[in-house]
Amino acid sequence: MRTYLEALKAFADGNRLRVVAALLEHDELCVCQLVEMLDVATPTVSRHLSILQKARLVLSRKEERWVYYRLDPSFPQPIRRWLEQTVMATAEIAADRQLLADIVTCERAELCRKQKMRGTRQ
Amino acid sequence: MRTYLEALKAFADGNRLRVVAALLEHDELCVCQLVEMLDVATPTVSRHLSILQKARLVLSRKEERWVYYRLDPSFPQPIRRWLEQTVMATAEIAADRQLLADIVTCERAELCRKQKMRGTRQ
DNA sequence: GGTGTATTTGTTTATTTAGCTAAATATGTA
DNA sequence: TACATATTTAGCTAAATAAACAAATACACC
Repeated sequence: MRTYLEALKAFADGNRLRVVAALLEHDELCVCQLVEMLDVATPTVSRHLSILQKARLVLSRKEERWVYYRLDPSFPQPIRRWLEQTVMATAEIAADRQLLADIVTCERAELCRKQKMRGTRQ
Repeated sequence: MRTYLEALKAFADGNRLRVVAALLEHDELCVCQLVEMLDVATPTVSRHLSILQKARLVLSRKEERWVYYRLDPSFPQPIRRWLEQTVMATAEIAADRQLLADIVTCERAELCRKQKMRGTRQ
């Protein structure tokens, strides 16, 4: 049961749910893109991602300086269906969808630079 | 999103998951039967049930001195399917299944009396 | 209406968790 | 090799949550 409970706990957070929702519509996203979408500190996002990864819901891949996350192939199909029928249709996820549409057009390097600025209080 | 997140949070606890699993196999169970199964204090079980009810996963019905809980008809079907494929097949739930087989043969009044005794340290 | 019983609702305490900043670990470039 | 960049890990604080006990409510039965 531990495994399944771990997955349910991983889902039981608004920001992690937003990450999963984003990855349902984008094959892969790097940490800085998710930081931009969630608008919380990079270490916080990294921690959320590691929780999702430990629960085998996402997996990561390194390329150059970036780490890209995607849904794990073992992502539970019934839950995916439920998310598509429910969470994906909410206003919050619609807003993220808009944000991501812009974010994915930016250069990653550009995003990271902006985030660094934000860290030093603009 | 709040509604769906509330449901996911309701699932993200071992004891609540055991209650849901029990109700997948028993049309309805009263609080004292669930107390017996979980082996935690009555108020704790009552609180877990109210969390599940607020999340619209279970509903309750009063009859005589007892309150019976059952799955809410709006219980999400995909999640039900996932539970059946995963959680229901675990050792912990198998153990609960055994316990419940005995528990449901007891008179409710008998169960409650035993639990009261336990409260006063036997 | 009073008594006893089953459940719920305060209240407190201990544990868990999300968030931050700062430091550490790769990774790429000069 | 040294420096810069992206992400992760460590350490801390504040908020959320599970658990217990005690008190209150809801419901029979007399």
